[in-house]
Amino acid sequence: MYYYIFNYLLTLKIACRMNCTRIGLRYYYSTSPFNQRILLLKNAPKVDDALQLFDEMLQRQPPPSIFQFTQLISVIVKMKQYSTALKLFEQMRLMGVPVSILTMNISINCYCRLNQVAYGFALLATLFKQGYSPSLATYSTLINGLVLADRVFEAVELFKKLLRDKLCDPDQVMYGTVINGLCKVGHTSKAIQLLTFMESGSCKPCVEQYSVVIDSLCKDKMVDHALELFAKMTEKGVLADVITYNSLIHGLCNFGRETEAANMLRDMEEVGVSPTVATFNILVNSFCKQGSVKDAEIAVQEMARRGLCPNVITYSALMDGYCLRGEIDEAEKVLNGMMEKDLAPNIITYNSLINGYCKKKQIDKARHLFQEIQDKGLIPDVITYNSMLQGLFESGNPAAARERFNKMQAKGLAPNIYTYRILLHGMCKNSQCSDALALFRSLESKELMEDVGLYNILIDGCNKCGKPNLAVDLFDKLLLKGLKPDVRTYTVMISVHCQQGLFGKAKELLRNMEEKGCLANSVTYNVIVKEFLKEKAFEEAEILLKEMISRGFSPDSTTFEMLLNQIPSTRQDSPIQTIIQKLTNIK
DNA sequence: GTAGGGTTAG
Repeated sequence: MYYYIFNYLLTLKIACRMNCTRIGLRYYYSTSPFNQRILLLKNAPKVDDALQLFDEMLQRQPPPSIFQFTQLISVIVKMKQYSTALKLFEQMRLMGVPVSILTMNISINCYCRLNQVAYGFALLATLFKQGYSPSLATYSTLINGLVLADRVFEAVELFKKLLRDKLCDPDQVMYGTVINGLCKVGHTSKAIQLLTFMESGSCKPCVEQYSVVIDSLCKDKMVDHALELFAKMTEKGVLADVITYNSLIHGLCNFGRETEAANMLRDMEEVGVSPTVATFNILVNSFCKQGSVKDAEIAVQEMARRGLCPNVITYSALMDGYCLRGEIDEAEKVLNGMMEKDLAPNIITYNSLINGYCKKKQIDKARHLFQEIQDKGLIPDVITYNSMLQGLFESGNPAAARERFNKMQAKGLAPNIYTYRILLHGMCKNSQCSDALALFRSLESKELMEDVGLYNILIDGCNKCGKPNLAVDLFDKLLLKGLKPDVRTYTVMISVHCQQGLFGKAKELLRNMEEKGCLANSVTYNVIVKEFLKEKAFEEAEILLKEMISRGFSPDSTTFEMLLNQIPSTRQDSPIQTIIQKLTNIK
């Protein structure tokens, strides 16, 4: 203890004598007893340990340098404990540890991450009052805060103002922040303009800025443009890093271009960029989504072979893959496997399983798990509730579903569009279409009221509940609102007309929809053919059947059965018999 | 060698 104090005083003395605080600080820093522990925390962050260390540092006399406090709090920020970090700054302030522009910037960042960008700007004002001048990082942090709060327009305005008033000279980070904001709201072309602007100026874009745009292009389904930009940056001598490659691999996988994704993986390794756990997770997830969990398992083995540890994302993707195939036992095995490895499943992990149980109508297991995860301290989110609602409806318990929906709202969880789709669909299916309509009318959110999917559910529901007039009303309302009916809407309406015996209207709608650029699909044809068969309007059915087959659609199993059973044997020579013959041979 | 921006799961 005395040794350290003595050492500290000595270094200060040396520093003063040399009139160079930097050397003093550096010496103190390297011999500090806290230094080692901060370093340890940086490598293996633990909140409790960090807080303990902070207390010790705060009590130490003389207090450690602001440098070390900042380092420690940065560790806490990296752990996303923003509120904690802010509290620690407050404690430091109360103890009289001086603040700096650095601590201010970190505080502003914490407020921004907590979605309290207004407090960030308040701190900026304080900063001015105390005579500090904001740094480039201060402004970048605030711009990013606006982006995080989905206020990209204001972020861009702030950026423009900084340029216009020459308040700062933007660096790569600031450009990157703005480019990221533009991409986030889908203005990728504006982001590309800014990137081009950078290329022509003195602050050249680096891999970070290119990666943001490449990722955004991939998400905009413009993978080829992304590949072009990737080629361009390489030409300019900017080397792609693992994030660039991950974005491209993700983009290729999303559009079924797995072979190219595999080539990309090979390429990156050839140029010395090592794939990470994230790279493999992208592949694992892609395989799982397509239903080939076997390939996903091979990818997991491959990552393990390279010494990369599968994480909670890897296992959750695998579980989801198995659940999608209905292989819940396998999903349970994966869950047990990850827990044996001391990996904590999160709400997304459990959502896969709950959804799996619900889809398999094992509602009791789903209910049990729903309770169990809450006992473990996990909080069900809107997706958990959506799965439960669907499961409850499908297991024939609409009352329990309604109750669960009420509970969800009481907990302050906002239902999303899927919640309402599930709810209205479930209610209609249980002959509660009046209730469903009442609920729909009570919706206040404009966004929800303009969801064609909800209209489809209600129109279909009213029709099946024997209220075709209400279905027609809804369709008119939808058109009146200027919403665009999709193929499902038209298909349901065709079915509505047929059931009312208005076959002329049904056929007219079939032509109408195509004129409006909405192509009929296999379901549309099956619906209308079945209705004609029900009415024994064989000639009409025949014409449509030929039309659908010529367009590459085929009758579904019920249509096929109706054809077999209903076509009178007297019409052996009819084209429809030939079709049946052909189809029977295929089957 | 302390602060600000980019990739992965339902």
